[in-house]
Amino acid sequence: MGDSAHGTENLRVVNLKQLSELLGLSQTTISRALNGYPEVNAQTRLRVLKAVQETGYRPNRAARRLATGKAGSIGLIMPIASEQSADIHFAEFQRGLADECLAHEFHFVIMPSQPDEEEQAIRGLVSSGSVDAYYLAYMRERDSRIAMAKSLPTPFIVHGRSLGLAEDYPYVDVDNERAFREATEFLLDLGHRRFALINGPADLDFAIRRRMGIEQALATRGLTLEDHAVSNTLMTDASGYRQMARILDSDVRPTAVLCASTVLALGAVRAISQAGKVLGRDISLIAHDDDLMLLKPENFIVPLTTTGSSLRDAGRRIAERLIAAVADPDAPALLGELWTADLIVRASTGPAPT
Amino acid sequence: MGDSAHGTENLRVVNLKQLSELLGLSQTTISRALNGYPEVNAQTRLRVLKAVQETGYRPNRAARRLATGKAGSIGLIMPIASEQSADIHFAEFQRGLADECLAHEFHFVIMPSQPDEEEQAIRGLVSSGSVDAYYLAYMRERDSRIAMAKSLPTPFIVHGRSLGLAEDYPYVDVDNERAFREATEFLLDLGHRRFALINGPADLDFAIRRRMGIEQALATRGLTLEDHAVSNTLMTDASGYRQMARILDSDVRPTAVLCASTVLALGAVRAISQAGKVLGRDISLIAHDDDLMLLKPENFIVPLTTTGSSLRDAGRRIAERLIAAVADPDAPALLGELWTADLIVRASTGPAPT
DNA sequence: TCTTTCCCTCAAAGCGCTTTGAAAGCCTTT
DNA sequence: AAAGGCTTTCAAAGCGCTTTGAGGGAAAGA
Repeated sequence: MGDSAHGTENLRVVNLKQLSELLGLSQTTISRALNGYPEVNAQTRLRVLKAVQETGYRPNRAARRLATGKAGSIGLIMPIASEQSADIHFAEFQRGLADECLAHEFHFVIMPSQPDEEEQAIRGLVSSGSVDAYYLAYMRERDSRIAMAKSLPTPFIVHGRSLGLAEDYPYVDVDNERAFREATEFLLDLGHRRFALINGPADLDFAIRRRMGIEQALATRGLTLEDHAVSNTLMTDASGYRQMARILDSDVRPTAVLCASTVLALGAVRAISQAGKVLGRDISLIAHDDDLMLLKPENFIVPLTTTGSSLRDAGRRIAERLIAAVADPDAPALLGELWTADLIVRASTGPAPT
Repeated sequence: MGDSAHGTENLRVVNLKQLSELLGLSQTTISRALNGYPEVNAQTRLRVLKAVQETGYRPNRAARRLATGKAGSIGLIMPIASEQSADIHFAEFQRGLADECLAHEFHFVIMPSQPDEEEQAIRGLVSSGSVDAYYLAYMRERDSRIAMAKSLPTPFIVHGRSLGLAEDYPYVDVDNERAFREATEFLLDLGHRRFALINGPADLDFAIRRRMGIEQALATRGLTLEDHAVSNTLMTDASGYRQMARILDSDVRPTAVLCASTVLALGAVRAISQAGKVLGRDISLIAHDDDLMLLKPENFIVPLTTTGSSLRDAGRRIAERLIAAVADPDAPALLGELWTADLIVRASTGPAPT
């Protein structure tokens, strides 16, 4: 098939022993040379580095893990409810994780899991020593995973929080409550009085907090958010459409709708225009924007007013903290980190129709 | 803090030695009991299983890897061009991978990499023994990664193919050429004569083949696809919008547009309606649909005619083949697998306007 | 010249598992 | 009662690396 264009034409994957024989050096010296220990002659180190280049030698990760206790990887559980599909939010987060991992020569290990087997999956990942640290996401109320994680010796960070539990665990979260409270206040100031919420799955912490935020803002004006004005669904275009259609169909039609994701908003907006209504005039909408490159709120036909916070940045930050915790296990554990989402006003919000 | 609700309250992660001391059995026997060897007394095996339950013991994966040579994981490179973001297509594929991995107790290891360092990244993953097998994607023309992969002893599968190379490597691909040829023929039969293509990145194999498919169909009617009628961009909503706007603006406006993804179509459709044109009447559009749950072609205001093929199924199939190759390295290596995309006619296509 | 010091290199142990080859125990069979 | 055949268990080696503690050689000091 022709020779490779590359210098390295080695079928065999070399190991340290072979390399040491090749160089006439002990395995110790080579290991030291590669790991930057000072007690190696500069000449020798150069020889070693050259040989590594030529042979394509890479330390076996499993062996290194066994010897050092460090795997150079962080773990995550990929939630796999059979009805739900690839989640762009998960992907965007992963992208941030990847950015940071790349910079530190970490990789990440993904363990798919059914929602009801997540604890098992974490245990598996951790006690099998596959990862040095891991992150927990898709938190529910009083989530039992947190207690479990704390009982395990491996560092972890929660993405999000868990209502009903003391916040004595490391986390990175967006202040969803505040974001939706402020968004609601903004709409109240525009004169809106009838609200609806197209929310994520009902059991997830972020969904609960978003609802709470709205309710708090409404309460200050003596208003309430009725159950039938709230829907909990998967974050897909189709769900957004369906829920908005339902809202538009209701007896006392809400004039202001909050939406847990731009993906949901996509369908919601479609329903609105199909009903012949004008977004920002007949009905106002604010969506939470996770800064998905795929779908920018400013590119909607009527640019969307949003509460914005970058999921990718969150991924990056979580990887950063995780990797730091692995590098220095004795470092003082910093705990919660609450990010503020920005309310960005665009054209999808306007005065309440009279 | 309260006691855990769970039976397992072990901070320490136990290992085989501790377990053997606990049970008064040798490590050998326990290992055999757990790995299903026949020469273990049924009673003894029960005792072992019970102890494993209670202690939460999991074999250390690194140690097992070292002893057996199998890591129980498959690897993938996550492309990280700084300008590009989380790719929903990558996520959807991953989801299929996950389904299959879960069934076989595999996990997958993701190594993020800049596009120009992918070969390095693969080498790293493979020669460090982090994975038992891996998959290659985002193939380019005459992609050098294939030769490299073949020179390495680790099983791999290519998702897609690489033009200009003999197809003597294992792959799973959709027949993009045929899909777009047939889609074009369908449009030709509707009377369309001026075509445009909103394509993926120009260097990717699938993008090249899709263009070829169109050109083939056009050639049979003595037509050609001009360079300026083709655009190559990232697969985002915003790109789709921009490109369609450009198309609508051109002197001799095309009446039929093919689109490499429903994500691109999303923006494209917006541009069309914003221009006051009616999809399926003033302009016809066919998009390739990777079966993203996020975005269903049948849910567009004007349901989209598509060429469809499930990315998730591809992921599942690739994991299946990879895992099989790991389980039995001597099995006859089956090579290419070419899937056919289905043309599904909906409302976004109609007779060419006269 | 002999000792001390420093620099460089090495042999060996150990990380936690699987697996080979041997041995112990218990029945059958002769 | 001894020999042979099962079944069940075990000790030890080895996977490829890092790391400890020690040793050899050269330069410096006595």
